[in-house]
Amino acid sequence: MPELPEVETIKRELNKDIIGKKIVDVVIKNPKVIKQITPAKFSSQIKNSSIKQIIRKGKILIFGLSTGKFLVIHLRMTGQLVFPGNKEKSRVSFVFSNKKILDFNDSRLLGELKLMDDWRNLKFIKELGPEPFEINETVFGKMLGAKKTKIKPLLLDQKFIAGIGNLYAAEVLFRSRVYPERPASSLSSKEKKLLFKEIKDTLREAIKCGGSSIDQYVRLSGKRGNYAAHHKVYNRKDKPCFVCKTPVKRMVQGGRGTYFCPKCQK
DNA sequence: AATGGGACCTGCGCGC
DNA sequence: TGCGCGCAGGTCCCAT
Repeated sequence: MPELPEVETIKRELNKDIIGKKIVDVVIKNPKVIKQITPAKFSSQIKNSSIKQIIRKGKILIFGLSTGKFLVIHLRMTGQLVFPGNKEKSRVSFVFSNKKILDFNDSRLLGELKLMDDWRNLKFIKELGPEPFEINETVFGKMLGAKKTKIKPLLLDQKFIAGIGNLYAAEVLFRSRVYPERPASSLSSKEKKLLFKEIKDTLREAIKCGGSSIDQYVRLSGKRGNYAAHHKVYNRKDKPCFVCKTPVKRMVQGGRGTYFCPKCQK
């Protein structure tokens, strides 16, 4: 579900709502989502700590706790953080001293909660590529130039660049007019430059809208994000391209659906 | 090195 | 109404 804009939205809302708050209880309704530590230890080591800071790395959220430990949250496909929660769909509930509850919901149970001494030790995080906002177009161009792989799966590769997922990869390629099967190294310098710009613009616009709510994703408040109204191709199979009216197509690349305009994207 | 397929999971919408 | 299938904002692992 959530890509950089969605996780960033949640991070900003958490920053407003739960910094300094004390967790007095951790209720685990489905232990499957707790990784690398027993559920009992997970609860007991979080209980009675307060939240000092919220960090985002790519699509991962990290809560810095007053004990010095870190709660690492990967929402994967259907993870939600909702505050205050409603318990119903909750897999794990964090109960605060004022009785309000932060719920981790996750219908597909693919999400992960970890408690770590240092989040920097996580293999996935160590291997994470740079975020689009951390590099410039020259660096991005050089990164692409070295890769013969298809551009769309490459954008999904978190080791290559962090934060882009299936939805935004399709959107940025449409906006750059680049066909998703093109080898990365085949992009002209003009195309690389445009792609880099569209990645940053798209992510920024999506953050401004509070992310894209297609199915499961909601903001911390439970409200939907509004960016789906701006999607150009994602989830628009057979609908007319906003530029040329040609029906948007869907194909499969690396097992993932890819939406594109067969006329606009070369 | 680059692909493809399957696995992890649940739940929705669709066509029959 | 009921059932089976395809599909899902992610990532890992294995085979070719």
